[in-house]
Amino acid sequence: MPPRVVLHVDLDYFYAQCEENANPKIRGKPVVVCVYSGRTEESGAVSTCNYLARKYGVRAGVPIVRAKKLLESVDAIFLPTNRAYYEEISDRIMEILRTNADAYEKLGIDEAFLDVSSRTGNDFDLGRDIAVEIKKQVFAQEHITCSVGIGPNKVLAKIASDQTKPDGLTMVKPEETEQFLSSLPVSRIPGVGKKAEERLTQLNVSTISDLSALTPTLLIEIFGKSLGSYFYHASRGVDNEPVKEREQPTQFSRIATLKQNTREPEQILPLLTELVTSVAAKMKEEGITGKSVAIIAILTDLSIHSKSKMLESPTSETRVIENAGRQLLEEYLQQAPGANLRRVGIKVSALTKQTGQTDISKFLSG
DNA sequence: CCCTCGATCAC
DNA sequence: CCTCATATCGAGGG
Repeated sequence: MPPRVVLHVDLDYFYAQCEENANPKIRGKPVVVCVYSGRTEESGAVSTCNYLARKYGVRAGVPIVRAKKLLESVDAIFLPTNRAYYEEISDRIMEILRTNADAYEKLGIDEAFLDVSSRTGNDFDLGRDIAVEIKKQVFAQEHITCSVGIGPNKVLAKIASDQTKPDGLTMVKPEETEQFLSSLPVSRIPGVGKKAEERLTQLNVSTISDLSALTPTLLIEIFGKSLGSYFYHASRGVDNEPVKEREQPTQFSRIATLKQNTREPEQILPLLTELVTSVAAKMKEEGITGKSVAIIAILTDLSIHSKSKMLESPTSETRVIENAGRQLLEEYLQQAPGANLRRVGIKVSALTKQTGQTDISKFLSG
């Protein structure tokens, strides 16, 4: 079998680029899109920023207060996220991507994998033509630039798209794999985050070439069966995961910050109800019900705890989820006497798509 | 094989 | 000073 031709398309600094298009006057200035937590005027963190802001050290996740300090000497623009707006734009772009692929897999609001093996006859140069065409179409229609990686599989395509950006195009042909990967830091492998990188550093492993020298046995000992074997293969540029469209989400969750730290249900429940209402509305919109309900508690020390339970039957009813949430919260507060909550969240999982057909369980039990 | 929970990643 | 949403894994207990 000839190698596949896989594209990874990454929309550049997506939220901030959407904002630049919505208001061209802010172009040429640092643009920082923020999630305001509502605790104080400026509490919260950076979601995305443009490359000009990055020059000053601003990054996703940086506290807004710190970003303002980094940018105090310049005329910078700070904006709240407008997620529904970005989703509209993303949906239209994803439609362009889908029509340019044999198989399509959306990874998030701003990235997707495309398999173009069939329509290129496994010719990488034709794959590059498609990438150029996609960039052209996306920019012509939405004025959004993107960075595209082309490789024989998903891992290589994704590492490639990260290589040159913004507005980049990087192709790694199968025979170029080893040369391309060898000197890159291990952190460039998707799935290697802060923790994995730390553990690898302890083993004197810093480049992907270093990583490829480790035995699968050792990797599995350290990282477990799944991740260990994935690292073993990824370090060699091997990845057989198909490009496969994600059907439905497997969970719906919402989380928010309390006005003040507390363990008083009277202070927590109103917010929890808001979150439940929002999650239930989204589930009804999508015609999906869920059987597992969880509350998430983030304490003053930022540690994360959760408590979940299965319902009698799947639901998208606000009151049912709310009742379960309230009960879980009370149980949690009892079992964690010292817990002081900073943030609270709700999650519904074990989802079922409502088909409109008679539920088989009713049929069986009736 | 199912449930619960924490950890990790990455946005 | 520290947002938000989702997927996946592994351990531990049934």
